[in-house]
Amino acid sequence: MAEDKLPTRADDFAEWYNQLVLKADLADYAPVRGCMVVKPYGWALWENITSWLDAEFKKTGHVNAAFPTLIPMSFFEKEKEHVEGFAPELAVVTHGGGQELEEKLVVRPTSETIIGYMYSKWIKSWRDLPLLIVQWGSVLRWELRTKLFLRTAEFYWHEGHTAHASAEEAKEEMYRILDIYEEFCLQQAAIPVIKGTKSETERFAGAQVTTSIEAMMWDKRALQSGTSHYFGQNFAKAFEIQYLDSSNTLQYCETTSWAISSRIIGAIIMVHGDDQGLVLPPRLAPVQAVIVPIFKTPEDKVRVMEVADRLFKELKTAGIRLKMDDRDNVSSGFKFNDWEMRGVPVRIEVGPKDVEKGTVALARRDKPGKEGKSFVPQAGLDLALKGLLADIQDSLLKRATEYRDANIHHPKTYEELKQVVQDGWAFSYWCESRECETKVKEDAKATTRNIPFDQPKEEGACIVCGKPSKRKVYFGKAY
RNA sequence: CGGGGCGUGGCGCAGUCCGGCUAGCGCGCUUGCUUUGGGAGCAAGAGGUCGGAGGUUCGAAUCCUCUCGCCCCGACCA
Repeated sequence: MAEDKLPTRADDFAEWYNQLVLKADLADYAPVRGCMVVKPYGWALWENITSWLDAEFKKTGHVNAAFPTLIPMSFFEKEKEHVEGFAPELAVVTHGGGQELEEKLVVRPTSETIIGYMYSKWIKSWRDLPLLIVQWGSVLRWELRTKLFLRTAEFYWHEGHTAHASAEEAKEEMYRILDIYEEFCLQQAAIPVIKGTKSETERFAGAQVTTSIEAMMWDKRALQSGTSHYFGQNFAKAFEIQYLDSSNTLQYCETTSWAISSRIIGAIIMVHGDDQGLVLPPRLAPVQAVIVPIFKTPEDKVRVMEVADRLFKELKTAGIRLKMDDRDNVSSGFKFNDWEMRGVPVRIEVGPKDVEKGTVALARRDKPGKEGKSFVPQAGLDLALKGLLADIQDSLLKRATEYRDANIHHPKTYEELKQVVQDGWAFSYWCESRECETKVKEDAKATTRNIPFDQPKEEGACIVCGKPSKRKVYFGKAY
């Protein structure tokens, strides 16, 4: 519940975020270090995210399944890069039933290994392919520094794991999923993203190609908001995922995996939130509109509630996710601030004046104060509200896109690059060498975000070393 | 793991340096009345083994020793 004011984003962005998550009632700190409790309001938001994605995955031929939380330690040792990448952050179960276990069990940090093991049992023939399975659940990584939603020890996600007969098909899958992620961000979350390929150093442990969608937060830092990997035959060889092709030759599968996690909630907060609190895109908001009845006298109350109740029923019937705030122990002003903190896109005020005139006052969350307030007739409110919600959804994306584009720089020199990444992203030619990437990281504390698919036609010179370079990359500070 | 901060009712803190009697304050919570178009007012209540263990002392939130945990800033990660 909103008690007092947030720090402003400009004053202390990190603290603004921490307090907002608690005050918007999204999540709370759990008794175990680094773990969070996702509260009902936060989970409702997550459910809106997952239900859209789930439907898209199903449309593209994927099916859901569940694999165990515990994975034999030895599985992790089968793929060299994978174990190196994850070893530092594994939680390991050593005892069960009061006895020390013969083989230690890892609490899954991701499920490539156990799913690889199962796939090798299930896949025998080219007729078994492609195998397209998604698991919804949580994973555990022993993180050193945690922050609610953005980086917690346990987090929620889906992980898609697919096996294919050919490299082309597997790569197509990787790109298909990235497109779904992009569509989700643009249409549902109203967050503009850049699709591209990760550099060798930023790649997922065990992947041949890692692609990502990158979003810019309000503080201009980048957040990797989704990833899709192509493994080639790495995991197929480690787990012997093999099939007989139509000419009776034994072949290794080509596999992929991909994920969007509950971290995306952090992105929504940091892209759209303002100094009053959370701002949710209407398509994902658990509550799209809240009715606040206003009255002074008992007689007013009867008249106002009659109208408010009627409108509530009409709007519910029209399919709007709606809340009636008829609490009588807090003032209207408190309610306004409270719902703003929670990011509800539209507030509908119904007072004695509205009852007289047959109107309501609509206040849109994305535009504060008078600018966002309008008075509309009660008749046809469902259509007016739907129109307003659609408009809010569009303006959020437009605003975020303009903000991002205004903060992408095109430095001419290395000196300029070091400067611009302190408060924005740089889009520059890069020779794709590890040396130049490391140099930027050391000099400017910025990393390569991704090499976007969308590239200029001409070639250029690496911003760091000056060598001829085919592709441009985004540099920025990242979460 | 390095640096910094902090553990006292649900939350935020004071008290700790310099030990003293029933451990305070604000917010929130409960009940009642008045309120409600931008964070309401009054009144009466409930709620704390002062993070934990050991020690010093007639007496410890306060002093000593050990310990546990959390938050923030750096190196790795979705």
